[in-house]
Amino acid sequence: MPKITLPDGSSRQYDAPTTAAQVAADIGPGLAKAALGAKVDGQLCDLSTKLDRDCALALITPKSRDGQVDADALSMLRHSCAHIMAEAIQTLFPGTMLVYGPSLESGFYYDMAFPSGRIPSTDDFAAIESEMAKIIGENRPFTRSDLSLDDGLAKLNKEGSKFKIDNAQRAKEAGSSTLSWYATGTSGVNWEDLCRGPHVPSTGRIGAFKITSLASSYWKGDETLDRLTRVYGTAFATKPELEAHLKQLDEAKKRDHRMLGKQLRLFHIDEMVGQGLVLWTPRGAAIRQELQTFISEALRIQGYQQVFTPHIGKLDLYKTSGHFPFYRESQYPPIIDQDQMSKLAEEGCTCGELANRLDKGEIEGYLLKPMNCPHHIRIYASEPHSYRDLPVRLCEFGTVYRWEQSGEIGGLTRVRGFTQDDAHLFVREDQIAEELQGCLSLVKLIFGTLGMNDYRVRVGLRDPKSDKYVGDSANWDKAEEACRNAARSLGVPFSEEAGEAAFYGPKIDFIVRDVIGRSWQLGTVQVDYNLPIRFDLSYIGADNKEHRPVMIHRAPFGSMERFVGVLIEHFAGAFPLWLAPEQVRVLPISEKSEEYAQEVLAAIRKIGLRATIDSGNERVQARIRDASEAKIPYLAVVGPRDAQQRVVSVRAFGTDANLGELPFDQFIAGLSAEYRTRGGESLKASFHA
RNA sequence: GCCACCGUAGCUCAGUGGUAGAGCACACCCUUGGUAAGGGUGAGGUCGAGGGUUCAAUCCCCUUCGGUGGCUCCA
Repeated sequence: MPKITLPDGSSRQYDAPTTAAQVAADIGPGLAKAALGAKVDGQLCDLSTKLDRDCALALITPKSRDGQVDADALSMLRHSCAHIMAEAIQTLFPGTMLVYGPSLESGFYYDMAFPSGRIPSTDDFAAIESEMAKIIGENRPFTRSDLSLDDGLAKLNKEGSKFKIDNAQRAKEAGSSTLSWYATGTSGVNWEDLCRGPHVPSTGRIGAFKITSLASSYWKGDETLDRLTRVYGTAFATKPELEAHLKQLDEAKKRDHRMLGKQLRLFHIDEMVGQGLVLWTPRGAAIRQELQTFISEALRIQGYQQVFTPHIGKLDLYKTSGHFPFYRESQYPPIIDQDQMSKLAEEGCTCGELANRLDKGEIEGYLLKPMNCPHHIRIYASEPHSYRDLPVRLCEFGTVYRWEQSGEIGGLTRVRGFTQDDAHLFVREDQIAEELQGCLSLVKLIFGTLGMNDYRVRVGLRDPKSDKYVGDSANWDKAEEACRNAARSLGVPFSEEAGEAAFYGPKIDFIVRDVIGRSWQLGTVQVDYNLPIRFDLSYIGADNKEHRPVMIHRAPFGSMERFVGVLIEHFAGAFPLWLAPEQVRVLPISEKSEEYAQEVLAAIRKIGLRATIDSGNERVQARIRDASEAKIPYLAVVGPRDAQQRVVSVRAFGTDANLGELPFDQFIAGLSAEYRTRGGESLKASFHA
């Protein structure tokens, strides 16, 4: 006699076992029609799920009562759509083996293997979509059937798909006592797929869908296993929602830093120079320079000392640090001097031998530096230190080079040469907590000043199952605890993730998303007991004995390249005054005002702003439009009237009309204040007074 | 590195087995115009590179370089 409790607290008593669908129908025909699934005691399941005992039931509809899209409904819809796509592809591509087809935050995919070698291409999307439309048009029910583990496995073994057998094995290991199949239609008649569900009631419930892209993947994400084809798609309850989604993607594309970087001439990546090697053009360089100045001011306040170090170092240095052995696959190969090179050539040394002898240290070589820490460590080690001197905080905008995989490189976010706003703090153990606070405050300062609130914090810990970490576990425990405590003090939610530590220590990472939804690590703070040991660093303590310092590695921006890339997207290319590559543009109405315009320009430049004049042979309207497309914060329009009254007409980016006129001196003072305070004060405020 | 797709003027993109077009940008001329495109004229491309098929290749095939979306990796 199940008693069904609904989300509003009311309950319904049934004399016999019933289903979620039946309850929905009893509540009302509207709900019955809208319901896609159900949550029974918090567990998402089919509408057809049998309810034979007391439970809490929530019916899942595409939109909740407040009109919000229901994430569970969308997820069910998409997973069901993945099945429909799989059926369509198996129909069109006989022999296709299915692997795994989950829903995603913005769609779904299905991993498949094509033993025949005939793999669908983007040209096949239309055919697949029309096959899917057919299945949806037939509005066939999703029908679940359960088999015992043994029977189920026997069925799968007969079918012979190692992928599905593996899925079943994993279900078994996860404690499942049965295996379930979902048919689109009638079990045993229509197409079916091993799946734990749940699904929407019928294929017709997919309101709108689209196959979006094709990619390859590895079985279980392991590159040594089968290579699979992954077909991506998305689905919504209604067409307008799909269209809105596609439009949103389109809008996001316009913020893409690669697009804006080209349009606004912020940087250039040249195939003649090399993949992933960024050329900072004047406009982008201005942004980067402003960021560096900004953080440098904060660093001086915190007692950092600036250093400069070369771009290469001896191989031995990086063997000692561990970088060369740990990351040899992702480094530019060592540089060997001419004499050694010719000697090796005479000996007939092969590439294989060369690599071997480099490893063994028989050949001297230099490495393009993959990290700044070894150089900073050698600066620390170059003189004795007293406990009174600590912490020693050495900072440098240090450029490093890494041989990233070619397929991973793109824009500014993943490159082969980049500059870290790096620093290494050599501290006593009792100073760790306080110094970590200082590091985190820098990251907060940056995010706060730039208005970037959409980030997450990850504490990267070692993976207990891996042996890639150096040092003893007691120190690791201390370092991890220090990171955890520091992260807690941030007052922001954070996740602890095993396996995300660096090989020498745990870290706190700040992660943001780009317009396409990809996550990127920006700022990072790392606690390291191990490099000081590897380099035998010391300081003299109050007891007149040698002690081991602890290192903190930190880069609040992370990589200047990546940070600027993300920043371009954050501001959609419309930078605030202090960061804008071109801060003010002066527009003389005509040649008659040229002289006054030049005077205005000179005054703006004199207070240190980046300004230009556009005396082009165009009407003001056209020049305003050009400036607007270049996203220049302020325009100073000057004509004979302004010259006579010694005022400027001000126009700001993002406002439709001109703000009005300001006396020359007030304009200059307002600009200067907004610039110096990095937006704390605004020239625009002058117009509200 | 792997899979798929893409590469035509500075940029965005049409196009075709018979060696190419548009818009914007650029140059020059006219226009001296008060807040998101004034008008005209012109210049600009060995169709990413190399090889092959063909009487003929920008177009078809192979290789290579570069880009995009994923996968894997990321100190």
